[in-house]
This record gives sequence, C-alpha cells and structure tokens, in this order.
Amino acid sequence: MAYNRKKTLASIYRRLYRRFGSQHWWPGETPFEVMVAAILTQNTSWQNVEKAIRRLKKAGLLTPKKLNALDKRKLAAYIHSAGYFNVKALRLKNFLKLFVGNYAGSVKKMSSRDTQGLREELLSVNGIGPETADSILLYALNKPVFVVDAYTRRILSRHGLTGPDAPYQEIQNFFMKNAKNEVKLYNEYHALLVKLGKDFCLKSAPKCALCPLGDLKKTG
DNA sequence: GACCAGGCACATC
DNA sequence: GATGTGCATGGT
Repeated sequence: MAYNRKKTLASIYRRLYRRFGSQHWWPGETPFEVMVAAILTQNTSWQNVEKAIRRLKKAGLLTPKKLNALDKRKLAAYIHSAGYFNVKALRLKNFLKLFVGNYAGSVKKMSSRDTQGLREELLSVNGIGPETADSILLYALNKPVFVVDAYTRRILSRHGLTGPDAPYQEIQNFFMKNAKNEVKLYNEYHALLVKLGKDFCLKSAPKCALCPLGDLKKTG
C-alpha cells in the first residue's frame, strides 16, 4: 500500500483533536432523545432538529410510550421544523413500534442485545438506514460502531483515502479495521469529522487550502 | 433566490 | 447495479 492506513487515521484524529478539542457528542440529554434526534437529523441541519426536540420535550411527549401512542399527523406537526415531517413522523413511528414492541421502550433491554443482531434489526425498519442505525448504536447505546456520514465521505475522498462514491460499508470498514475499536474514540472521531466538515469542507467552494489536515499522504 | 444541511426509500432504466 | 427523484424547513 502507498501509505500506512493505521498511522494515517491516528494522525488525522490527533490533528483534529488538537485543533478542535472534545466535541461532547451526542448533544442530547438521554439515550432516547438521541434515538429520536438520529432520525430527525436525516439530511437536515442540527438547528432545525433541536427546535423539534424542544417542542416535543415542552409538550412532555419525549418518552417512548407517549410518542408511540401519538397520532402520526400530530407528531408531524410537532416535528415540523425538522423538515420532511410527514416522512419522519412515519419513520419515527416505525422505530417506536420496534422499540416499544420488542424492548418495552427500555434502553437497557435494547442495549443488552448483541450488536450485529441489533444493527440488522434496526436496518430492517423502514426509514432507518446505515447512518441512522449506527448513530443509535454508538451514541444512544454505546456500541463500538463507527458512524459514516456525508462529511466523512467528502473528507476522506478529498484527501484521496477513499473514492468519492465508496459505499457506506467500505468506509466504515476502513475505520473499524484501522482504528482502535473503542466507543470513546469512535464517538469523538465522528464528531470531529463533522466539525471539520462544517468549518472547512463545504460541499461547494471548499476551503481546502486552509484545511487543518494539510496534505495527509506526504506528512501522514 | 440559490444553495445547503449529521438520509432514506422507491421508481425507472 | 447505477442513476434519478421526492421529501421540506430554516440559515447563509
């Protein structure tokens, strides 16, 4: 190989952590809140998600059983600010059916399942794809699973570490085979990549010249 | 007014 | 299997 993947990934993490420090993810008060937000944040800015979460909280509805019992149209109205509200209301209901039906709305019960089986179960829910499933596993249930998102893909691609159209699983494997298998590391690493993406790796007009990572392959 | 944001499912070829 | 499209608000 042209470069050492383990060292490169460790180097990226080191640089990001030195530059940005701990990101304290996930920004939610409870594991259940993280689960709900993971669905609401699909292709949506975090600000809009926060508003929706605040509304649910204020109404006292942010519990598995209450949300599960809530009429879909009413739920859509509560999460309006998060966009795609009809789609997301349905997706939330689909998830809640599983969470309440199979685990009685208990984070502890769900957490006791084996990670792979749970991941497959989450992926079987209509509206939960790989990023949402992995966000729930890592940030709500503390399972050692690396989360890949659009920023991760863009950053790796622009630094020539993976192809621009590399599939989700390939990028996830890239991290999980070459970085320490630790919840704390995966948590911080993904959050730091999002921070870098927001500040320096926009979709258009990338500020690559200022990128804190510099030229990875030469210095990595 | 255009572009973008911590995706996913589905239709069509 | 690849590619395109709908879903929608709110900030820049």
